[in-house]
Order: sequence, then C-alpha cells, then structure tokens
Amino acid sequence: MAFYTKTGFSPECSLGYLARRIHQIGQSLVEPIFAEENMSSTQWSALMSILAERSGNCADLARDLSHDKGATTRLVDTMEQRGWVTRSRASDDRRVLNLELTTDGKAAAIRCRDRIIDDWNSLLTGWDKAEIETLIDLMQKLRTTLDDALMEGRRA
Amino acid sequence: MAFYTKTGFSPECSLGYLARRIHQIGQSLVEPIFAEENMSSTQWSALMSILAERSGNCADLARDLSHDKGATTRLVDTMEQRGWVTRSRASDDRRVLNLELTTDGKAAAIRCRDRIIDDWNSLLTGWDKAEIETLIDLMQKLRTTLDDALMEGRRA
DNA sequence: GGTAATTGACTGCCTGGGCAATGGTTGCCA
DNA sequence: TGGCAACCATTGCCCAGGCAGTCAATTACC
Repeated sequence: MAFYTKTGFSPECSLGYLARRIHQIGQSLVEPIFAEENMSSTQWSALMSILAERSGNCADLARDLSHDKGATTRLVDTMEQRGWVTRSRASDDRRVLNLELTTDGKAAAIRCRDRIIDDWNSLLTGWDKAEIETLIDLMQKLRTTLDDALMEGRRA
Repeated sequence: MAFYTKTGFSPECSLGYLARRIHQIGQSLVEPIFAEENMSSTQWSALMSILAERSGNCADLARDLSHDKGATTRLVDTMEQRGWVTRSRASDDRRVLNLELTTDGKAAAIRCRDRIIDDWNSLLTGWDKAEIETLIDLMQKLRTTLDDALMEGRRA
C-alpha cells in the first residue's frame, strides 16, 4: 500500500525533489534565450498567458500563473514600461484593467516560445516519442492528484 | 523527430511547466508540516542533506542544494540559532567549518521526513505501484538528460 | 620556495515574491 | 435604497535568494 518507506527514503526517488530539480535545471537551460530578449521567465509566462487568452487582466493573470497579486501589478508595470503590454480601463467594469499585447510584446513572446520549443526538441533527441508521451501523461496525472488534494485541504 | 510543434504548444504538455506546477503544489501541501516545526522547506532540505551525509560543511551544502553560497551562510546562521546544527572549525583545513546536527536538529528533521512520507503515501493512494515507478524512472531520466545538457553548455 | 590561482566562509546590495492593508467598484439582498 | 460582502488593482513592508566582492587559508605551478 505505502510506496515510500522511512528507511529507504532518498531525494533521488522523491517526486517533489525530482520536480524541483527538473524545473530548476530546465529553467537555467532556457535562461539565455530570455536574457537575449532582456526578459525574465516570469515575464514570458505572463506574455504567453495573455497571448493564449488565458488571461485578460491583472487578476486573471495572477490566478493563471499562481502568482501573488501585488507582484503581478509590479510585473505588469515593467512589461508596460518595456512596451509589451497596454493597460486600459474596462468599460463594463471600472475596477478592471484590460491587458493587451502590443505588436512588440507578441513578437518577443513568440520569438522566445519558438526558441524554447527548439531547445526542448533538441534536448529530447534520443528519447522515444512514446516515452515522452508516457512521462507527460503521468506528470499530468500527478499534477491533477496534487491539485485535488490541495482543493480538498482548502475546503477542510 | 521534433516532439513539440510551434502551433500546438500548450503549457499543459510542457515538461518544464508541469515540473514547476508539481513542485509548487507539492510544496504547498507539505508546508503545514514545516510550519508546525517552525521550519522552512529549505531548512529541512539542508538538515536532510547533513543527516544523509551528503554534506558536512557550508560549501558542500550549497552545492548539494544548488543554493547560493551567501544564502547558505545565512541559512546555517539561523539553523545554528535554532539549535539544530553546530559549526566547528576543521582541524585539517582551517578554512572549513564542519556542520553537525544536534540531537534536536536530527529529531526535528526526522519528524518532518516521516510526516512528509506519510503525506506522499496518502496522496499516492489509488496509484499503481508500477505507474509510480515508471514516473520516477522517467523523471530521473529527464533529470539526467537536462543535467548532461547543462554540463555540455557550461563546457562550451 | 615563492607567487598565482583556487577555495571556503562571509558581507552588502539589489531584486522579486509573499503578505497584509487600502481605496475604489460592483453585485446582492434585506 | 442602503448596507455589506466580494472583488480589482495598488502599495508598503518583510524576507530569501542571486550576485559581486572581501579576507583568510590552501593548493598548484614554475
């Protein structure tokens, strides 16, 4: 029943640790791409979220990125200064500021996206397609499992 | 050959994104355990690294945790204040400060470890053992792939 | 054996995120 | 309709990590 045992525990077989390392190393591998565009990975995630229309204002964005609301305001500040996004008061709800990508913002986001895709494809050279698909499936399943547990815990 | 395509890209199938989310949610699920011990997850990782004898001084610790050296000094400072570790000058190399866990430190680390293991086991209820093993294998393989690429890039 | 490069620990500075509180706006409903 | 809760955006405050630079000790190399 129990998968992990107290005696045999090692970070190498801990899902949390592996996720952390993969994220950390993956991040540092694509970091040079962002650096060339003078962009941070957080800024890129935000641009992509707006581009994919997963968010259209500051609150959406914070939720979609699981990011602090205050930090999101400052994130949008700098993206606006860089000329990547514009803020405009929504006509139907005057609390909301609609976010839109500028031509520059869209172009920069897509340039980064394409280079990241190339990088990942080149990293995964030598992997079976089926293997990658299995990994993605299982990671998605794990993500769902954790999400459910989080929701459960918040309700309780 | 290429696994990801520019048109079909979505975070949901991005290994980097999935790793980030799993780490993030997993972290927040075990966070209450640390809170009860008045400990941070970084502090726990450090204690475990020393406990498992993967590190015996500040520089080791920084490397093992992939943590900034300056931050590690301050990390050890607070762990020393809490009475979890002791620093002692090494006799053979007087630059080095050997780190050792106190009884309290060891006990607190193990208490957290056991509760984290319990948590993960309960999260993974409903998963096949084989499925978990596959996931861990593939994540380890991915981690190795990324590590190699990082080394390669640093040499170039 | 003496000088240069490296290493370990530490410090100050800066940035960015988490958290809490605020002001303005909206929807609800008694 | 008036009051209240919820919600959006913003701000100030704090803390932790990344980065660069310092000092002392050690190692490598001519």
